[in-house]
Amino acid sequence: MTSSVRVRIAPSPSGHLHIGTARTAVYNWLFARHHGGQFILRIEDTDAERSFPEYVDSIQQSLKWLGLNWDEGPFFQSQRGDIYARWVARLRDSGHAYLCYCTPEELAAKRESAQREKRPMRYDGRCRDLTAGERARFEAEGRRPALRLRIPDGDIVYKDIVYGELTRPSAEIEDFVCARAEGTPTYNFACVIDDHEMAISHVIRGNDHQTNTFKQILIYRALGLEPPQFAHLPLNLGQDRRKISKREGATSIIEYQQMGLLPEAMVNFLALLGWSPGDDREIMDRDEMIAAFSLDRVNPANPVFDLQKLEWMNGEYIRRMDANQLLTRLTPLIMESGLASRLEIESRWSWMLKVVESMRERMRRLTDFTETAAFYFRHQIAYDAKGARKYFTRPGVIDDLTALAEAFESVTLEQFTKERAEAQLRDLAEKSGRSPADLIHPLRLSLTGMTAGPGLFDIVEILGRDESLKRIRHLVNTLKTNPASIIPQGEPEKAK
RNA sequence: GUCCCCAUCGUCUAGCCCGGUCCAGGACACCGCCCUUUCACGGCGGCGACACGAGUUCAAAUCUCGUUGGGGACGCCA
Repeated sequence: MTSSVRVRIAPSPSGHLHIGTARTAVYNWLFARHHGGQFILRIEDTDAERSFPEYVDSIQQSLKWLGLNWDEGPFFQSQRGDIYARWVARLRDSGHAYLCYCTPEELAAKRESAQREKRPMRYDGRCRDLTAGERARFEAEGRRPALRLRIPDGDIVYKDIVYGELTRPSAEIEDFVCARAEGTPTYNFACVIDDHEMAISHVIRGNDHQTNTFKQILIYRALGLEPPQFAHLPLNLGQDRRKISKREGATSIIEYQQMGLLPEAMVNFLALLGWSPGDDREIMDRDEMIAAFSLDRVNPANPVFDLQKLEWMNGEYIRRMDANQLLTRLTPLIMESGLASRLEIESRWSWMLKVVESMRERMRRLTDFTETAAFYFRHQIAYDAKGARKYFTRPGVIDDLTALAEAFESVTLEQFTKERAEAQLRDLAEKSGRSPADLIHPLRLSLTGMTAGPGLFDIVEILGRDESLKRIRHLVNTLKTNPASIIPQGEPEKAK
């Protein structure tokens, strides 16, 4: 399909891919894919002081992780100096800009006094109409001029796809710098040139750029170029309704990746943060989102980022995922946590699938698996203290567990299933006049060390007859010889 | 401080452009019940919002103005 839609994401490599930039990328990507257009990656690394190659890498990796594949780029602004130089010259000769010899120090002083007097600081236009003689004198002083745009009179109006008609009187805009004294372009200028050169049709970016847009439109006009369409996105806020910041935790995409979130869930969640398909759909796959996406359904109000909802959505994705696929995703995590090696995982794949199946409904993050399924892999069980006091202190519990172990042992390996184990346990409970729960709880604790987790008989079957027996007998033995080591002494803590 | 933008449940939102069908719908979270060996999942139910004030109109969440609140921008940074 051919389309003239061309959009871009233009991160600056001063940090990892920020959650806000990621959302902007999602919207751009969705828009491009919906229209069969191109999605372009441009790295805005003109500020050498704050740009680092490792972030260039990290940003690309995060974008790939999210599945936001780009069609062109990455282009680096730092490598486009010639292009900018040509356009700077063109602007200088256009008559729409002038040389300004004010030094940064002079401007800083003015800015300071303006601030002190609580006046708005705007460039005063001192160099607007310099005579040739005055220019010569400044040059003789060794001053190097910056290039400022001469702001024309009249209101600047454009139609934003999200916000509608936006107006700004030109009196509100100062004669801003387009090229520095060294000849390099400032952000607004480089941005316009790149968007033009790359034939960008729609600039979709954060609302923090809204005032830049007026300036950029002026640059397009000064250069005699046709501006693209603009769509500003509301900025997402943190829980405190402030700009999302480090203090509330994760601001970069890799942090969410490390938290055990799935890229599909992340993209889905980000897309819904400020946009809705117009109906009640929430869990949407990529194709659905692409088909439904439209910029004029973007809500102009700033949304608050809600981690709980993201985690819920992640859980939904985990539940819907194919077990093999889920295990594949879990494999690196399992290896990292030392629960099992790749070889161990792959050689017991079908057993691993059972473990995963027993866990999936209980997971919201992938990391929940390594945290709560560890008992499947470790032979040494640490018993939950409260649980131990509650379930291991009942008179007769030792005899019950011993009897259960004997019952399990009497079954052949082939016949040792969860149904069989359950029948045995219930049978035993009935014979000894106890409720099944009286046996179930201590058994769970003896096998897993925990009071919560997967269905008990699933656990028994997955662990297998011998491992289950081993764990029960180990517990019984400890209870007989050294109960104090697992049952906390003293007054029980007050129930909350 | 100046300018710009925004304003529906705690949160994400539908509805707003084209007033009546909205004593405002869905989702997350929270609470209760059911299922159940625990935790989850699932099911059912509950709590919960049109920021405020004027105006227009037979009728306003929907249109207008103001107030308040929130956000953003005010660099030879991007």
